[in-house]
Amino acid sequence: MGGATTSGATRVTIMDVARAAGVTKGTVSRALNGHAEIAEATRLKAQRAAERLGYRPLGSAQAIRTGRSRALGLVIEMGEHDAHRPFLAEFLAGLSEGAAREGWTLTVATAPDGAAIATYRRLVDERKADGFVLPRTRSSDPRVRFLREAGVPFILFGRHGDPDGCAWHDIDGWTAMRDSVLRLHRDGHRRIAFVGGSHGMTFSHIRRDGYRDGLMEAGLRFDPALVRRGAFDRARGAEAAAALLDLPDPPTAFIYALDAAALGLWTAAKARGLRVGHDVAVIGYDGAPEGAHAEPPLATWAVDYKASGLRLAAMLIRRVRGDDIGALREIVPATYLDRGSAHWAKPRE
Amino acid sequence: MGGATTSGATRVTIMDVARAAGVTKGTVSRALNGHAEIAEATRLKAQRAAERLGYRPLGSAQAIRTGRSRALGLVIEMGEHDAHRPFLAEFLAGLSEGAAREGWTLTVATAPDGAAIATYRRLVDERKADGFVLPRTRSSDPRVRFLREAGVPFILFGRHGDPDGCAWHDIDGWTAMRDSVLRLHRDGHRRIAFVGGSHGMTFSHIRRDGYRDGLMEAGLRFDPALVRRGAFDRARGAEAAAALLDLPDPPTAFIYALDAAALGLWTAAKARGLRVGHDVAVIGYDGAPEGAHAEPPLATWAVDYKASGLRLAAMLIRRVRGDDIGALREIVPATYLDRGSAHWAKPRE
DNA sequence: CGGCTTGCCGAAACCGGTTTCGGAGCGCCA
DNA sequence: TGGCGCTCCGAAACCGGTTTCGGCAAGCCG
Repeated sequence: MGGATTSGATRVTIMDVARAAGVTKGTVSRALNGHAEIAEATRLKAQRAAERLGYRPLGSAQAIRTGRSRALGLVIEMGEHDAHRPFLAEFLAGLSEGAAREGWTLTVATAPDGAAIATYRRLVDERKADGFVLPRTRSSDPRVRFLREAGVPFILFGRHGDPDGCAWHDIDGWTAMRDSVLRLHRDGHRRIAFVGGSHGMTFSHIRRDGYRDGLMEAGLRFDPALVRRGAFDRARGAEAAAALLDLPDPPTAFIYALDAAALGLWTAAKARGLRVGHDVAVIGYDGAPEGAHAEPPLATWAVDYKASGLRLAAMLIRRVRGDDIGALREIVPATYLDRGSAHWAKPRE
Repeated sequence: MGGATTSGATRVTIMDVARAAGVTKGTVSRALNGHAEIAEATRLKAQRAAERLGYRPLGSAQAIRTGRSRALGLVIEMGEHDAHRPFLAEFLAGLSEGAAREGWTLTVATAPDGAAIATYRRLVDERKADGFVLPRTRSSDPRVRFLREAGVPFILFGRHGDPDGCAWHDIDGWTAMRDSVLRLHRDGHRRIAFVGGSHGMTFSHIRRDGYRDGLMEAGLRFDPALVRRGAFDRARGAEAAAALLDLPDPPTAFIYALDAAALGLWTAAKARGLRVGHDVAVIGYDGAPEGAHAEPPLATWAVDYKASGLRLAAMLIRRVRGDDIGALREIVPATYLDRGSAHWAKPRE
C-alpha cells in the first residue's frame, strides 16, 4: 500500500507542457489564460500540448500569485430554527454546479449561531474563498458590514436594508404574498390572517408588505389582530393559528410566510374540529416537501433552490471578476402550487 | 467603492514575522511548524512575533510545497432518493467543525447521480482536497476503487465489502435492527416484517442481517415472505406495507430500515382501517424529524449525524497525516427513541 | 588542546505557477 | 536604406511559503 502520500506518477506541470510545445512556461501560461499578445499558432501549440498531457494547473500555485483561489465561500449558521435546512442539499447542488461550470469550487464552513463573523474572518485571512454567498440575510446584517469593510466581494440571497455595494438574487416573496391574498379574496374570503416568519429577516418584512399591499389591492382592511409573527416552525405556527382561531371573529383564510410554520395550522384546526381545505383555507410559502404529504396537501409557493444556487454562484463569480454591480441584482418569481389546503367550502351567508 | 480586489492593507507575510523576530523566514517556518531543531527561545520569539502581527500562513503557498491543501473533500451525489438529505446540514456542521478544529476547511462538490468519479478526479487533479469523506457507501463502491488507485486517503461513512485500505466510521445498524426484533418479540409479536432500503448499499445488508440474527436470537423463524426491500421513500414504504398487510397471515409488527419509508405504513394502514401503534407496531431507523410529527410518532433509532461528521473529519485528518489505518475504524451505537408507533394492543389469542 | 559531535540557524534552492521587462524579428514608410 | 513601431516570445523576477544544505559555535571526549 505504501503511504497515503504520493499518487503514483507525479503531476504534469506547466514545465512539461512548455517542453512539449517547445516554448517557455511563461508563454504557456499566457497562451492558456488567453492573453492577447500570443500568436494564434503558438496558442494552439500550447493548448494541444496541455490537452495531450492532461495538464491541469494547480490552483494553489495560481492563487499565490494572482491572489485568487477560485473558490466560493458559504458559511452556514447553525441556528435552531433554520428554515433553510430542508433545501440545503438543493441549494448546495446549485452553488457547486455553478462554481464547477467556471472551474471554481465551493468551500463551506459552519458557525455557531451568532458567531459567524469569526468564521468569515478566518476564511478571508487565509484566502480560502474569493467571495461569499450570504443566505438568510437580515435587514441589518453584520456580515455585510464586515465583508464591505474587508473589501471582499459577496452576494446576497435576499436583500439588505442598505444596498450599497450589495449584489443580490432574491425570490419575489412580495408578489407571492400579494397574490395569495388576491386568490383567497377571489374565493370569497374576507378575513385573511397572516403569520410571518422570524423577526429581523429581510424576507419577513417583504412578505408582510406583500400581504398588506394585497389587502389594499383587494379592498380589504388591514387588521393588526389578524397578523402574527415569529413563527418559524410547526409549534410556533400552531400557537399562532390557535390564537387566531380563538378570536371572536376568526379568519377563514391563513397565509403563512413559511411552510414549516403553516403545518402547525393542521394541529390547531383539528383541535377545534375544523378541517383544513374545507372550513379554513391556507397558503404557505417555500415548497417544503412535507407540505405535499399533509392531508390535504399544503398549497404553497415553490422556490427552486437549486436554480437560485446556480444563479448565485454565477453572479458571484462575475462580481469577483469585477463586473458592475448594477447588473448583478435580480428578483425571480416563485411558482404557485395549487393544492387542497387552499380550498374552501364557502358557508352560506 | 473601488474595485473588489484589494482588501486594504496587504497581508502579513512570513517575511514580516521574520524581520520582527530578527531571524530568517526559514527559521520562522520551522519554529511555527514545530520542527525539533529550533531552540526553545527562538521558537518563542517567532511565535510571539507571529501572534503580535496577526500572522496567518497562506494555505495555497504552503500547499504548493507540501502538496497538502488542508482541505477535506465531500462529494454529494444528487440522487432522487437521497435519504441523507434531511441530515445534510447536521452532517456538514460536524464535518466542517471537525475540520476547523485542526485549521482545515471543507470543500464540497455535487455530482449527478452515477457520475461522481469525474468530480473526484477533478478535485484530486487540482489538489482541492487532501482526502475524502465517502457517505452512503455501497458494498462495492467505484469511489473506493478510484481513490485507492489514485493513492488518495479517504474514510467511509459506512463500510465496504473489501476493507483493504479503508478507514471507516459507522453506526451500528446491525444491533439496532436486532434489538428492534427483540423488543417487538418481548411485546408478544410473532410475525415481524422487515422492509429494507436501497439495494446495493452496505447498510441495507447490514441492517437486514441484524433483523435475521434478531429473529434467530428470539427463536423466530425467518420467513422470506415477510421481507421486502428497495423502499427508500414514503411511497415505496407504503407499497411494501400494503403488500405485507395483504398477506394471508399478515405481520403485526414492522421494522423499517429507513424512517422515510416507515412513514408509508401510515398510509397503507389507514387504507385498511388499521391504527399504527395499536393494531400494528413499527420501528424505524434514522431519527428523521418528520417521524416525530407523525400520529402516533414513529419509534426509531436516532443517529447523531453531527457527531459522526465530527468524528469522520478528525479521523480523515489523521489518515491524511499517515496514522495507521487499524486505529481508524469504529462503529458507534444508535439511540433508541421509544415512541407511540412501537406500541401494540395485543389481541386476545 | 585538538578533533568530532551535536545543536541551531542562515542562505539559497525549490514548489508551480504568473507577470514584468526587454529584445528579436518583421513590416512600413520616408 | 535607415529608422520606427508592432507583434510576439524568452529570460528572469516574483508570489509566500517549505526544505535542503552547510557552517558556526559550543560541548564532549580522549
